[in-house]
Amino acid sequence: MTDRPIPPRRPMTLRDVSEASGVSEMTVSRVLRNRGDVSPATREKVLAAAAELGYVPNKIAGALASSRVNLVSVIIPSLSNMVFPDVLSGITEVLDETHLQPVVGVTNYRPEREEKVIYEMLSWRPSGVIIAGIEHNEACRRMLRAADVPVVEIMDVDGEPVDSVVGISQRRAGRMMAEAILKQGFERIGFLGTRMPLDHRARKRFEGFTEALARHGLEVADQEFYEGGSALKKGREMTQTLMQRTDDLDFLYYSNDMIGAGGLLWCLEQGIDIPGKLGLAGFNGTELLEGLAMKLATMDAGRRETGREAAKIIAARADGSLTEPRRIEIEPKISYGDTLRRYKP
Amino acid sequence: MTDRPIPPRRPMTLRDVSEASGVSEMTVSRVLRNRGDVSPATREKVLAAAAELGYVPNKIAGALASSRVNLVSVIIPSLSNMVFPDVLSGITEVLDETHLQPVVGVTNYRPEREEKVIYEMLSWRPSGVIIAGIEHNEACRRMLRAADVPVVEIMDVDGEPVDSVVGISQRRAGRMMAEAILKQGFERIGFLGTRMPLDHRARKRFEGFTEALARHGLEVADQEFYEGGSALKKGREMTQTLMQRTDDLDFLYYSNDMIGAGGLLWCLEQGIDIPGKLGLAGFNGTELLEGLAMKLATMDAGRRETGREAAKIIAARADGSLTEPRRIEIEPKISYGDTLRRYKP
DNA sequence: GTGAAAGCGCTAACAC
DNA sequence: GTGTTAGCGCTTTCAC
Repeated sequence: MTDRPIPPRRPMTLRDVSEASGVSEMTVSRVLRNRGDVSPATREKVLAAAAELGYVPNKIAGALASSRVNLVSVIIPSLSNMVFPDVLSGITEVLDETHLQPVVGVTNYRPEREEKVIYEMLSWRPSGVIIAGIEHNEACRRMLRAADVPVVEIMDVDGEPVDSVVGISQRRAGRMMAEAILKQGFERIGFLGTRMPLDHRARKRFEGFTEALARHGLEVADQEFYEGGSALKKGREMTQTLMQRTDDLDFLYYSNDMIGAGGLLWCLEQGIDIPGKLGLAGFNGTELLEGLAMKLATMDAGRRETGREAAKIIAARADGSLTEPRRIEIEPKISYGDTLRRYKP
Repeated sequence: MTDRPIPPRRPMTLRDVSEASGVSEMTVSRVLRNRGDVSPATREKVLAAAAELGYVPNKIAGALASSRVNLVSVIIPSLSNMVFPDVLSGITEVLDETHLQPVVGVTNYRPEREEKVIYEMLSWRPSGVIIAGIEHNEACRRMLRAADVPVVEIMDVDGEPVDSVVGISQRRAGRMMAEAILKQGFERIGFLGTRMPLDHRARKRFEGFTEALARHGLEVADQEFYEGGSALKKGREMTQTLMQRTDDLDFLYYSNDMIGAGGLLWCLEQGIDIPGKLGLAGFNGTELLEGLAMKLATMDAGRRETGREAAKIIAARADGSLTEPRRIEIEPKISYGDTLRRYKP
């Protein structure tokens, strides 16, 4: 055998499929994209050659040539929060029916990181942006506007959106829960939440909550904040702290279900009469709550629905069937569970 | 005022920045990428113009021209599993120190979906692929090999990797837990897990577990599987079912911490003596367990470390400092908690 | 139904 | 330090 020089390994291109099948590049491209009329015979030849080579088209080149990119940027603060995966499922469900696909970026609740993520995302010229929250710094807002892509801000409608917005009113959610608690006759109310100056949604909920209390001449009797660590454990610890410090509390409102569940577990272990002596409520409508001995009251923020509606807007903007910004306010739903209703309905 | 025709809104390009700053496109490109020497004066001019316009470079064009893409594809079965976000944090931690950035794809444990996700990902010509599991169909393996990118399969080392691999041996993890349980004198062992023929990791763990029992002349005394729904609730229900069906069980091994936690809650409510009369163990080393009244025994699969090591391999391959495939086996660590140790150490 | 030519917005390579 | 030229791998457009 003669030593034939091995050609340098070069990335595979349309041209390779073209040569392998004896069909022009243009027609190969048509087959691979299901565009235009191609005779069944050529079609087969092309597909066989492509499969044989294991060819995967280069979307970078395709996107540049067509200036069409099938990506939708989804920008969220965290993945470990339970909340955001649900929104993502909603988004995916809808986009799966289209040619669009989500790309996720995580900001860890840090504005400077959000700025960077938006910049990186936009540099890929996505077909749309879905971003959590309605509070963004000026640089972020300017980039989003200049990009000339459909933008949907989600999970909070209290403020001025860049473009479209889908979600609950966090302030209203806080108010609603306060009203429900007061209606059950509770009045010595403690609040437990995250120490997260940057979680605007939790903050607004708290504001709505205190505002509604104030309207009835009440205020939060005691409060406790945490950061980091196992939320379940923190809920447990904070509850103990609060109940020992202020022993006449008759209700505990938690800013999320996980700390609420921790608190509930602790209360049950202490043999506290719930909801007779002490009522409890969380926030989110987490699936986790199903598995506790007693069902914690909570409020479903319609996460999946939010994701679905946001994705629908992007899809409609992308195919041209929608041109105007939309505003969709989702209705939060209180779930009374076993820990909020003092009087039987 | 005269009616001046409004020019059609055209996507912004380097050229716009070039014109606005009076500097050549090439030099603008240099400034924006921090490449080569540019005088401070021109630099300033360019940056000012770019900021003013809100210009975001087009990475599609950049990637095509340079054949460099700073994306790393991360392909995982699910986001709602608690497990994968941890791996992702590990990956992000390491990639944040580089110019690389992760892009996540989710397969929902479905092979046909995995095939599609891989295809889509590869079509963007990423700098590397990190993919959960070592079982992939032939089409997937062929694509991954043909792509000529570094590939790291994670979370399971039992099998033939395409390229590099990082993770625990799931079989060994199952065996280790079996040994630990037997050493404590438990012998009537029940198993509770997901009915997921496609979760190869859970399956292998179970295989390793039964294999170790068999070596001691034992087998699983009873078992129960679930799918879908709230894992905490399912754990609770399955435990009840199992304990009622086979009332002499002295140990329950759960395939994940969430169902384990559900089971533990139920047992505690029933007043069962743990671990005197019944031992329990889960799997994953979930943070959640910190918040329970009793700490469930579990096994930490080193998720964050797995993510970190995988990302390090990709980064090293990308910058050329590594050329060979690597195999990194992570050591799983048993956490005895309060539910596995019958005899005080 | 198929092919040839031009060009998407950037960067590599080289000139000055 | 800065500019010019060619081309990355596709798709658009138009010709046949």
